[in-house]
Amino acid sequence: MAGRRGRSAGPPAVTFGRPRRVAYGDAMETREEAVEPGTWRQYGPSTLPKPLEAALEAFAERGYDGTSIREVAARAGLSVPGLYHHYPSKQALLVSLTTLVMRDLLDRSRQALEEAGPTPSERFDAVVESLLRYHMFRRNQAFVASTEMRSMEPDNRKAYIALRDEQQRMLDEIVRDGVASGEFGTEFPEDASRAVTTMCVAVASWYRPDGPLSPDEVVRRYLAIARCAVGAR
Amino acid sequence: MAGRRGRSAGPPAVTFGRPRRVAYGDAMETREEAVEPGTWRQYGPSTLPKPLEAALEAFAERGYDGTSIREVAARAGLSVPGLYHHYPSKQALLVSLTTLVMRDLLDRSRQALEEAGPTPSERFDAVVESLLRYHMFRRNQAFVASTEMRSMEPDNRKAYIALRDEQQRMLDEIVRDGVASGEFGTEFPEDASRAVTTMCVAVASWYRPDGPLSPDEVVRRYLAIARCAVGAR
DNA sequence: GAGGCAACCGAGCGATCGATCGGTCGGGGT
DNA sequence: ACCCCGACCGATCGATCGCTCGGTTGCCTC
Repeated sequence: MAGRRGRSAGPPAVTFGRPRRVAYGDAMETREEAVEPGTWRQYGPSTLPKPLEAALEAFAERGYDGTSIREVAARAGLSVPGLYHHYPSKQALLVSLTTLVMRDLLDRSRQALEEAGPTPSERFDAVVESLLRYHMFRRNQAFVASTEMRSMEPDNRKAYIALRDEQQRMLDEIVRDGVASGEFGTEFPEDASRAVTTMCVAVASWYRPDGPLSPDEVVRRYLAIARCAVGAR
Repeated sequence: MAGRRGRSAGPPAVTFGRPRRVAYGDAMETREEAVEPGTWRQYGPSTLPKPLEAALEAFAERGYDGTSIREVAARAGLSVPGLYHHYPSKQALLVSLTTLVMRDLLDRSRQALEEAGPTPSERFDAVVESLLRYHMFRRNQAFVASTEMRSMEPDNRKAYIALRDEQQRMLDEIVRDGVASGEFGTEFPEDASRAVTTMCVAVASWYRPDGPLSPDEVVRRYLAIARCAVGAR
């Protein structure tokens, strides 16, 4: 496997919102617009560049290794070299996609926290609701990001795991505070916290927009279950 | 030891792409050992036929599509045609593996249920403990089975889902009974039941034998959390 | 001691994989 | 008028994919 590109350090391209650079870490540099206050609950149609949107759908259906670069190109309405013009490798598609996803999730969760009340109970509810909504409204994104970890090259996987752990620690801290303040009664804060995250992440693999439960209803029910899991009163 | 033997009475329950005798695959019809009472908690070294053991490790590391038939053959100490002598296709490896896994899990859960007391609480604890132990002691098996569903051809996937749903319904029924008897207080029995299953299944993706928590300790903690989730009193 | 068959393997099939080469084309800058 | 360059594409590269053909070997039966 060769697969190295690297010529042209020219000015950033604009068309697909993603410049082409030496390595695939480039997803880091261009950041989505900062989420404006009060928007963490709002999910319009996804704003992903077309090639990433195509990759997302394909990866969600057949997985990373089960998807050919030709299929991604076709779905994006491009030729194969046309696709490689924007992304230097197949791996870069995956990395750009998952990085964008995790940053969006983290931004929303942080915003939900900022707008929440001061008590651990309120903060817990905010983060759990944000997690739940993300995994329903961006379920393909969340699903691909969590299942294709093993298809990432070691460095990329490490970077992804760091972001994921940040999200986990956000909840860990709240649960710990809640136990300290007496609001949560669980005997095992760390395990309960992970169990709750797990529960929310799994929503992406069963929730269907045309299913019997509305997003609001799922939030209501899972929030109740999650509160029980940490021993909220 | 190993009971590799000649052809058996009939074709396996699952349809392969092409007619072919299945030698190793006969492990599929009536696996013996889980039949004896009191053994559902016991996990010796896995008794998988060597090619399936090889496929399991490879699939767990790189996924189904990320694994070549050559790699499975090499891990099994066979040539590629040697592997095809026992299994007619790559898909057959996956199907044999997942079928064996789900039957083992279901057998153990049923046995745990048989030996449990009559109350929903006792039955709940038994099934959850069985689920937890399986996902720790057979974590690769459980992980591959749940992850590689999408790599199964439609009919095979349907058969797998049927087995998985049977396991889910086992718990659903217990939770429903517990709510009816007043032992469980959850407002959303079905959702809580799925959340608990989800939690247990996810154990396979973070538990490590050399980690800080022993299997018994994980059972203790997660059982407590699971009871909370269904509102046990 | 001939025949049957399970258990294997070396070599290679056609197809497809990720990635690349050498272009074309059109709008902007000078 | 000239050239640059971003945006694209047809054709094709070597590697690898799942799978098969045509064997050989050694045990078992009759």
